[in-house]
Amino acid sequence: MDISKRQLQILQAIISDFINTGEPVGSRTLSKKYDMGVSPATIRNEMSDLEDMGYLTHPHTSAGRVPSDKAYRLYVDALMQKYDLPEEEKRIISSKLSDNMNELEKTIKKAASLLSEITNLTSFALTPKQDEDTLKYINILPVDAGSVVLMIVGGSGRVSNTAVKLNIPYTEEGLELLSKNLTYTFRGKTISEALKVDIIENLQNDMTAMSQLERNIMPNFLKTLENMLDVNLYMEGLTNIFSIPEFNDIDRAKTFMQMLDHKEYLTRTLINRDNGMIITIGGENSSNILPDCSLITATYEIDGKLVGKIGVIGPTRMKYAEVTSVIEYLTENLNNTFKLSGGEEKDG
Amino acid sequence: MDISKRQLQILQAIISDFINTGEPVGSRTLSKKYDMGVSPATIRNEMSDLEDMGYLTHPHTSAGRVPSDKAYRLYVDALMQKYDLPEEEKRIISSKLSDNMNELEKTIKKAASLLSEITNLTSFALTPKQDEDTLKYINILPVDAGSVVLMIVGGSGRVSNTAVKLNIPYTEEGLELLSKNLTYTFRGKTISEALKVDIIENLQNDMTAMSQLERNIMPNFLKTLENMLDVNLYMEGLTNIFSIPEFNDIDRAKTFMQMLDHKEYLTRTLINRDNGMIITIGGENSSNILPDCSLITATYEIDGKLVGKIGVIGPTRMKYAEVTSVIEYLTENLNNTFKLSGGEEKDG
DNA sequence: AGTTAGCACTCAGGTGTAGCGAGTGCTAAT
DNA sequence: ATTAGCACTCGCTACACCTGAGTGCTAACT
Repeated sequence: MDISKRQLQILQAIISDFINTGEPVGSRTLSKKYDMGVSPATIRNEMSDLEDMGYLTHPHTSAGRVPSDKAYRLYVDALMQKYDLPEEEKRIISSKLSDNMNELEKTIKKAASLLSEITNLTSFALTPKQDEDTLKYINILPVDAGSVVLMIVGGSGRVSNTAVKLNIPYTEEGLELLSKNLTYTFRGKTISEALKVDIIENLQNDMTAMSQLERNIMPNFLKTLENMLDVNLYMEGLTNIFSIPEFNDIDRAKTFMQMLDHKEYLTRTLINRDNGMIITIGGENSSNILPDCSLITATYEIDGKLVGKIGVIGPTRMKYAEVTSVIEYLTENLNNTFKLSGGEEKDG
Repeated sequence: MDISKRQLQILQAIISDFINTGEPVGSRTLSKKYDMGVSPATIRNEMSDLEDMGYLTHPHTSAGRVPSDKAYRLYVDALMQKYDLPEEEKRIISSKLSDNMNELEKTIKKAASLLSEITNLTSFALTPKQDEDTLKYINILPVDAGSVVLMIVGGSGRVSNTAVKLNIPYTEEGLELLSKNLTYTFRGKTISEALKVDIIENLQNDMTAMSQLERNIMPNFLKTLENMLDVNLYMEGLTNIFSIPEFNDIDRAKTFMQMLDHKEYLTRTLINRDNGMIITIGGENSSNILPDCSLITATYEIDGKLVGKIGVIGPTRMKYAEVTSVIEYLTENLNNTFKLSGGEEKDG
């Protein structure tokens, strides 16, 4: 029971009409609007077949047809035509992102905000997982009699720091020595490696072998390292959901918002997704994601190594072609931005 | 036309009943529930007077009475009884906050999240305005051939850093020298002072007087300083609004959310509010804040100097007594936490 | 055999009406 | 000054009805 060419054409029309209007599509509208050379009755027959095949559904007897998840999947995989980003949007993306090349987090945040502005959907961005980042410097600086600042600089230029309260006296030289020792020990190791080493060393060295200063600092060093592992989730355009008619219902809007409120859960979901452009539609998502929602994520790179995620979440009825194009262009730009900041450009 | 004692009593009853139920309060319910020794008819007469005085309103003829902004103001200023925080909540606040005394931003974020959990309202916290913070260290560390990290440590232990891409060769010694020079020049100055000095120096020194390295670093130094001035706004419990019946209406929820989406505007509003516990009710707020919403803010201190804001936003019908108590206890705890991290405890 | 016109049928959503109940305001009695 | 009684108001809910968009089926057409 293969899908015929005309059926494909009809399905295509239904999907794009529904994506645009959000109303179930009827046979008469279809034959009028899309001029497909056959009568509504014929279309009805074909639609009935498409429904049997699982591509369409019926909210109720006397309503038009609505595409199913399966239809969207087909659309995304085969039917969808590439959407050309308007030059205007391209310009905005490139210029706004290169504005402040230096601040990793700020750039990523801005990318998310651009994405939601352009697509009118809720967007998010995950800062890169840093466990493959290496350690470059460990630095301890005095602040006042009772406290110092401990900071760790990564090979990617990222910095993590903690203010530490010390109950013991210390000298500036002592701090400097400890800094140098730590740097010597950990330079070049990845964060995950450093975390392991640290624990082992702590077990081998008994307490007396460590200076009092070291004993006070080491737990904080661990903590700072762990902080460096943290990924951050930025979300933008939360209220965009309200402008989508299907969600103009207090309960659905509520559920949507509450889902987004569970940031930890969302973060985990995003981290676990494959790399590259991934589209999951409706029921394909884990059950905790709202039904009738699609999730599109893509990956960006920093120096071709550390990877973060960026994407959107919205109703299954979304402009897939447009959205994927925007995300693609955006991640390209992010990759370039972050490549430049690491050294010279490679290609002319 | 002064308010009588009995009228006050009735008003008090209406306000607290309405705060609890959210339903307009009728005369019969009132006389039954609050046992005030007079008949509904009498209460009706008094209510009518209270309405004339502007303390009550009528959604429509055959509905009970609802307190006006003026009534809430009176309630907050005079009628409200102090609410004693349950020991359980006190315990949670103290222990959760002291968990991680070191990370300023994290602590503040956690405070906001606690506040929204306890009050079931939307809460926010503003990190302190840092313009009175002084500079302690300026540090420039090499990352790789093309880039360095510039960081500034403040007297409060706060750190701001930027990754800088350099197109010129440099030596580790050169960076160290520049770091020491900058530290020498700026140590002890406040951020605002440093920003001024920097501009002046730049004008005096002509370009040739500065090393090439310096010329590349200085703009980023300025930028990093400016970053240090940034205040951050954290919000928690956004979806709490949905559990309030009055906002169980798509339009109101939408407006509320959209107001909170304008973070810059909200930040400005909060910064401009006076210090201490400030309650603004309904129309007392600037018109951009949703009508029928009250805003409660309080101030916390770091070492008695840098001040940040924390508070809640919710419907005019909120449990003022409870909420203010929670905020009070919370800010006390924040103050203590931040006092400790700066040195020894002062009182036994 | 595929396509189309025609027609009966379905059903969501809007409109109109009636009844209920909570609450008020007024008046007259206490 | 307070209270009981009563007529009146008005939002809310339920119910019936109507309309219009859309389907599915059948019979006629090409």
